[in-house]
Amino acid sequence: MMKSFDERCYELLKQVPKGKVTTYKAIAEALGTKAYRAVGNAMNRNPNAPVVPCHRVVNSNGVLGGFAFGQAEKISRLAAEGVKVEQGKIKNFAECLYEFHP
DNA sequence: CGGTTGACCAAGT
DNA sequence: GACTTGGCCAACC
Repeated sequence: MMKSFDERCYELLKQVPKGKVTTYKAIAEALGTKAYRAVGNAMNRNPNAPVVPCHRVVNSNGVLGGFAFGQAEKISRLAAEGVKVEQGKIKNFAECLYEFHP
């Protein structure tokens, strides 16, 4: 049973531990594709909010990017998990960045 | 089935 | 440092 591309993004995202973040690029690459945009698109169209920690996904440059509930909400949620955000960017980005295991 | 869209990325100006 | 261009890919209309 092949899950939809979106479903796979959610599954990967659920692997991200609390207090860590990942990037759209990392997810796409982990799936073996370059659909950076499709990943973000999946979240925007159907933010499986309570099941998937959509707020732990940021742009590859450390900027939060967008969020269906609003950027402020994203910042608040990250702060609640221990991730510091400054000027719309992740503080200690490399430290908080989660790498997917093979 | 073709064209548009988008929570992106990298490089150039 | 800010803006523009081209490229990439899946979902939607």
